Amino acid sequence: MPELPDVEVYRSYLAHTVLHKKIEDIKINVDRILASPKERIIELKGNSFEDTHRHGKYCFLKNNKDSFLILHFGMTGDVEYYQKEDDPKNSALVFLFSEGHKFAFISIRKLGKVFITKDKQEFIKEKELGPDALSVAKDDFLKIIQSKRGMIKSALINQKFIAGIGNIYSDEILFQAQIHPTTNISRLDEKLLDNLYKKMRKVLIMAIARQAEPEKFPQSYLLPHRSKGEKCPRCGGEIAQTKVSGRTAYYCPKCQKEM
DNA sequence: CCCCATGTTGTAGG
DNA sequence: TCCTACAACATGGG
Repeated sequence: MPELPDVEVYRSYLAHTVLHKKIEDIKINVDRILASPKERIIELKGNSFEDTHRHGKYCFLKNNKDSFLILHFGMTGDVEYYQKEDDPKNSALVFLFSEGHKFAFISIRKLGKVFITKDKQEFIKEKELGPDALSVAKDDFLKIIQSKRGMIKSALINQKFIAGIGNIYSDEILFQAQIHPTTNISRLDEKLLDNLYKKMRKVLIMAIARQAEPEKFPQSYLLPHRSKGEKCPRCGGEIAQTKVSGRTAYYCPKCQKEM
């Protein structure tokens, strides 16, 4: 479930588990997840991870040679730190530490990617990522959105504008801001965008606090009800769906009026 | 069997 | 140039 909140939960988990341990061996089970040459990964043997970062949906593991292993989860993914002999199902990449401790990068659909880079900023530039959704200042957020055209949901999930928001969380943010997903940006005045920024932060921060598990979210949020036939937790009306940028958008037609 | 799914990338068209 | 739609990638669930 890898949008910004999910990746932040993974990052925090890794920060508490894999740091400052010598990498004794590396198992590459699924070659297609490698976005950098295999040798670059193998070179990590003997090194240790020393720090973690996140930008949008990308998780960075800095090592003692000042380069970064970058994890991107695609549509499905997980990380697991464990000691048992058997690796978790769908382990694409496994790092082995001393005393049988291991760290697996899991990718069911194999759409995850692993990169190595010397320069984090250079990587962000190459990927053309916008500022991180939880780090961007309000003024910058407004400037970025106001310089775009088209539907607000499309802009929110475009990683080149703001990094970290995907299809699921854009629905929640727009529900909280009471903005219809297909609203044209030109129809949103400063007050609405200001509120959108606040709701974006509110949603992402709440989600991280609850381990990005929608079952743990307050019932007043959309995500626990984000499926066909469900009722809007605010007005009791039926949740509707439509297509935006090829993705399914869920919304409440009564609370999120078209503008 | 069918359709759908949290992401990214490339292509085609307006 | 910028935006939209769509297919492809691979796998699992309903």
